[in-house]
Amino acid sequence: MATIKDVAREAGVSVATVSRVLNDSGPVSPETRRRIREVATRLRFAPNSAARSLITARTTTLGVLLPDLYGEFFSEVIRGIDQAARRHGYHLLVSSSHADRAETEAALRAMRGRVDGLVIMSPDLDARALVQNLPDRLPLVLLNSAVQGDAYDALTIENYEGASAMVRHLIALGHRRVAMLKGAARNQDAADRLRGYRAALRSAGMERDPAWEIAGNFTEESGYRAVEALLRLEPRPTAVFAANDAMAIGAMSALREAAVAIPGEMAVAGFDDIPIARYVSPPLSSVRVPIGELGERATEMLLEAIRAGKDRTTRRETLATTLVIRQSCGSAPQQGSLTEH
Amino acid sequence: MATIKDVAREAGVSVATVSRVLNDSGPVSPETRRRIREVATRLRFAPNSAARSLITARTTTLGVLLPDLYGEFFSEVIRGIDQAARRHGYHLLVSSSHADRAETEAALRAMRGRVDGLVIMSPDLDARALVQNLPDRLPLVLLNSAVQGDAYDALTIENYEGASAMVRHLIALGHRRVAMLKGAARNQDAADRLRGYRAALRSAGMERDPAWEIAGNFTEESGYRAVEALLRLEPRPTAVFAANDAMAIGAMSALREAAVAIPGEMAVAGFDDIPIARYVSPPLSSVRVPIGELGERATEMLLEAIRAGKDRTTRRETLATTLVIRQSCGSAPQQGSLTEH
DNA sequence: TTGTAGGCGTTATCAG
DNA sequence: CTGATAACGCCTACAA
Repeated sequence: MATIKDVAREAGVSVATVSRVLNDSGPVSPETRRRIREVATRLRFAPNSAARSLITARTTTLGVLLPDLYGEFFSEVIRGIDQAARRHGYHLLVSSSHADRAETEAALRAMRGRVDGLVIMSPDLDARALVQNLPDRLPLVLLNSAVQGDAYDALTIENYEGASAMVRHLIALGHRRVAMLKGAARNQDAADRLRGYRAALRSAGMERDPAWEIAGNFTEESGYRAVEALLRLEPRPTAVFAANDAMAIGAMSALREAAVAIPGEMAVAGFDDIPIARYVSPPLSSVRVPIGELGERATEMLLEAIRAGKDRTTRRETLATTLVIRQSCGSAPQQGSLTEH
Repeated sequence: MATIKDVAREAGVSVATVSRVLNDSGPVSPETRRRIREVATRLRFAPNSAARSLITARTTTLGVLLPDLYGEFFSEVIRGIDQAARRHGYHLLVSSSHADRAETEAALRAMRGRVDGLVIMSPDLDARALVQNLPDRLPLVLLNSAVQGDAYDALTIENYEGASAMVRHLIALGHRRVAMLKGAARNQDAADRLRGYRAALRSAGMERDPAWEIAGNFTEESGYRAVEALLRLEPRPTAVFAANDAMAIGAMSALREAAVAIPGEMAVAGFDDIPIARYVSPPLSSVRVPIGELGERATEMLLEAIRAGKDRTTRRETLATTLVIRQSCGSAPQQGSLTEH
């Protein structure tokens, strides 16, 4: 690998001049500049990033810390982060599938000094504990995380609003007994969606029954298994809202096996609007989440924070969700933004 | 951030001794060792990775280059890579969603010097062109990539075998007209699965009709749209094999809308066996691919190559696929490994 | 406009 | 067993 010295020698100048050309810092005569550029490309020179970040104290790398995510959600969020980062010339140091807090903290420590900032998604625990393990004032953005106070930048989606809009829609269709398949325990998204469900029932003057809130953990299988409990309820609910699409699809599978007509005997709705939702049978009504945008926006926020440096007030943003109505809940197909509901 | 000097001063020793303790290199008296350890943790010392890799010429980071992948496949492969890398104390520099060759090459250049090795998945083009852009002898493993010769380590899956086994299964069920939804053009996986399809027809003494090979690009939507062409065929095929599950699910959706009974009037089979396959209606027969394992094994191969250094013969491995038979192709549910067919 | 030289935080090679 | 000290490759005052 050619170093800056090789380029300097070959071009007959000092390393300082080469550095100036490569970084556009300081004045260099056009002719010298041209010559250095020529030599640099000929030698396929690429600055050693370790040496550079040793002196600049910057890495042009962003850290991404993700929990054990599956499927579309994971891939879309990474895609969004990746695109925004690349747009700004940043690399991505990714550490994913952290099951518990110890793992997350270990990963966090391992990233010390290797990144200029962090996007952290930690839906399962209070983010404050996490952040203890970080160097002084590393910029970071919390994604869909349980966080109190406003000590950190945070980006979330309209979990509460989306869930309650969907449940209100079911109620408007005439359903009086609406069950819910809950997401993973101690998960912030799951908790917010549950709150939305409860609020919708309450505001419709309907009482809620704890038995209607069935445990789940965001997997297809948990949705499948939840149907057993659902069908045991007396009187049986006529609609079920799942905290995500994977569970909704699992539940639809079990309902079909139990010969329960969808939406005739049981309306079904999900959350996320993963790409496959429109292709299942019947097509699944869902709450659309702009997943890729979530990643992109988080990255933009992080880069702003990095640029701004220490003195900058923390930001808190929320991304809108959208109701997508298909056949699984019994209405005619239509789409509408949340604000219409 | 505390540096090694701070630790040395505080512990009353030289930086050399601190370094020895931290890296277990060279002898240090137990007492000194203890004291240094104590000071290091008290000061929350973490070695500066830039400085370290500047002198060691190692980064303990692996680069991962991925194309525009979606959904389960992407998340599972990353999960596998991540877990293997973490197990060995390596970080992951990820660059994904590269649409074309120019983007991939740019990403490749950007990683120069930042990684000790690369896992590259580049199903769309001959990997040789890619590798031109790399420093001399950077270790790398090609994942499911189009590669000729054996200049590089490569890991693939049994695309050909899996596809032909599934088509043979359909033929064994009595189907005489089996169509195929093809994957993206110029994609290596797609090409191999198509070869498998053709070989199965041939070995059954069945002629193949180019019209039965319908274009697709691995998305649900392309599967959905392909059904139009499928149903126009005269005589109509009684079975269709899709090059992946996403297309199979899209096709099933369109077939349902066209009131074509599955599997009665049209048997359907896919490839990948994504988690949702068993929950669609009817449950989808598919060729299971050990996606996570693919990532893990690739990473292990890469780490071996890194450890071995220059002089090491290239390896070429193939991961087995498995036939998973569910209701969508009309047989009673059962499972069997490829070798049984 | 250009060059010299110091230093970023480690590791590694010598002496002691 | 321990301590100086020279790299590693680059950036950046400061001089010229």
